[in-house]
Amino acid sequence: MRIRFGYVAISLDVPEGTPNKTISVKASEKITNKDDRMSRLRRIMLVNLETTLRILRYNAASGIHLYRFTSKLVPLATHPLAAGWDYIAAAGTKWRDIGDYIRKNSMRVSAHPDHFTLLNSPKPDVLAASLADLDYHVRIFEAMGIEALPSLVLHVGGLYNDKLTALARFTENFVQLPERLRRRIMLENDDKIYTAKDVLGLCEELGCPMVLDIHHHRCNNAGEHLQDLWPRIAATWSSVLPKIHVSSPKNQTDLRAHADYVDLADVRPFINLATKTNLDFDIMVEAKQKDKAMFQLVEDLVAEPGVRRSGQATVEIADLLGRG
DNA sequence: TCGTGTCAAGATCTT
DNA sequence: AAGATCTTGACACGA
Repeated sequence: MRIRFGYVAISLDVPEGTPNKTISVKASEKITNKDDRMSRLRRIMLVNLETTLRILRYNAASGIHLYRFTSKLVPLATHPLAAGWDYIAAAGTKWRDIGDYIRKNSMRVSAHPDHFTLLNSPKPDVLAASLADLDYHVRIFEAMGIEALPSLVLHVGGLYNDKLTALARFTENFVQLPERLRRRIMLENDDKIYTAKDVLGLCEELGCPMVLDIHHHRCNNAGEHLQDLWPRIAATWSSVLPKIHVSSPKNQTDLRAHADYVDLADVRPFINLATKTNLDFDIMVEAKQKDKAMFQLVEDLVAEPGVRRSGQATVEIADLLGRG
């Protein structure tokens, strides 16, 4: 069984490896001349795209096949201040260059619209803003020429006092999404409201892939066991390999926050149970120490019996019969 | 230059 | 009804 590893947005091993450069609304409002303001936004975007390309080159050189883009590539992308700005055209061939590089190196990329993107909000303006944010993400994926596979991770959203109603509203809004948005979406269990079981039921109903977050599952579950859920979760992935998120609690009192590194003990039980199904999958490491944490986890894993390295960020796990 | 409060966006709990 | 908190990393500003 093969497992590939990836990390989120920022590389700590790449000099100036943060693609999150931005500008505050207040600061941009101080630039009164509109051309100047847009040119400032454009310069920031170009730096972010350049940084992203440098990160991808580092990923390729380091055998990393999995990477999550920052959602902040385009500063103020969906803010009224930038309304009408064609940030795709404003970057010339940069989007396409990034996409070409990704294709050439067979990378799997994703993004995670942040927690303001809520498809189950009862407020029309919040829903509209969420659609605009999804549209932004899809536009940049399209501009890169990345195949329309599930690649945008979303949570189900708020509780709004009643889980069943909130889930029904999610479904209602989801099925009305334009196809080009809907087919890019995958759903993740969260650490407070929607458990892995909740999200699995939703994903099965909607034909949507489910990203299992094993840390969130530990924070938020109703006693379900992952060995029972995993085969069904894996079955929600038809076109691509299943993907899971891993992280460790920051400390004993702050269990939901992410730690600098990932403790192998938090991941090993899941890998053991996944070995029974013997299906390959990808692991996105969510840790403060980013790519350093990802490599550390790989190191810790390959030190275990029955695990061998098959790339700098890929491992091969022997199945129960000792093969592999 | 450095440290720290602030920051586009929502939801939820507390008062 | 209003305010605090959640959460994150970078900005922005003042010392």
